[in-house]
Amino acid sequence: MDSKIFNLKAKLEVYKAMTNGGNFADCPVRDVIQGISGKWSSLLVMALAEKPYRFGELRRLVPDISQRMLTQTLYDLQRDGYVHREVFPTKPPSVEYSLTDLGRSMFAPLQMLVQWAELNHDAVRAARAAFDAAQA
Amino acid sequence: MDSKIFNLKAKLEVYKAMTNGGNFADCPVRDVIQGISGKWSSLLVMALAEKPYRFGELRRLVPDISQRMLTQTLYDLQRDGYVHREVFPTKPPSVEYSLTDLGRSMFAPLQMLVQWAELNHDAVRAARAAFDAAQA
DNA sequence: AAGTGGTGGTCTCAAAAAGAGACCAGCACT
DNA sequence: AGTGCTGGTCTCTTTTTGAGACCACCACTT
Repeated sequence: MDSKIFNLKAKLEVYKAMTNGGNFADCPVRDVIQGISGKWSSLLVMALAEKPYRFGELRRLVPDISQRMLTQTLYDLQRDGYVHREVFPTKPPSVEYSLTDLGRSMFAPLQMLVQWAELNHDAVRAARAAFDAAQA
Repeated sequence: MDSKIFNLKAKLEVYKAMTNGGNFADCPVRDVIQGISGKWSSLLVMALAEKPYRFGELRRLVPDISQRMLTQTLYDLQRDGYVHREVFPTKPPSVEYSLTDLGRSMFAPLQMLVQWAELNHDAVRAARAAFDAAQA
């Protein structure tokens, strides 16, 4: 493990950036992270990274999202510049959502996290089970 | 841009993993991601990546977290195996929180996201401002 | 002609999560 | 005897989320 190098790098670059010089409360990094750390945000970004989807397609793709949260999460993602919304004058009008360049560039590091999750979900589940067993 | 290669890779590895074969609802990756996508989780992990902290130190470090949410978020992070909690028999007893190996390994990809946020928060804020201006 | 279904939403109301702040025991120091 | 620090829990209020009804419009079926 190169944890020494890792920690040094973390301290010098990341910590300094996120603390905003000792101020955790109004930190721009926090502002950005919170925009994508919602319950559905990352999931929708991951879906749209594959290809553009229409509203109803997304709803069917993610069966346990409420229509209300789908609307709102897409709205928020659009507002932050990750998602582009385009209405086609078909009948009935269809609405297509796609990732912007900013969204695609954000998906790159997000993908790292997803890959980590893919590799380590067994460890997480094991930790969870062990913890629950110890509590009982 | 190598967006073609990027998308292919995304489709083959990430999308397949997260869809769990077409099923977005019970996907282990989602389970893991949701555990770290809470409002305070990533922030606390980032803080603890720098060095271990005691409860009160974390509270002062993140002034706008309520004591209740600090307790609960640390509990959840401990349950998922990211954080180690150790009580020292001082008077009064002090409690130290630190990242486990799993927590440190998760911080690596999280750091990528933080670095992206650091580089792109201007773009996000600009998009937000433009969107709000267009709505008005 | 009257139903049926698909489009992308909004509106209302209930449930869950988060925030605010009081309270607690134990010990050190004054 | 009072004050402060430790790491919390408990209760109450506010915010966020979820569940589901409802909407207009049009195509297609019956």
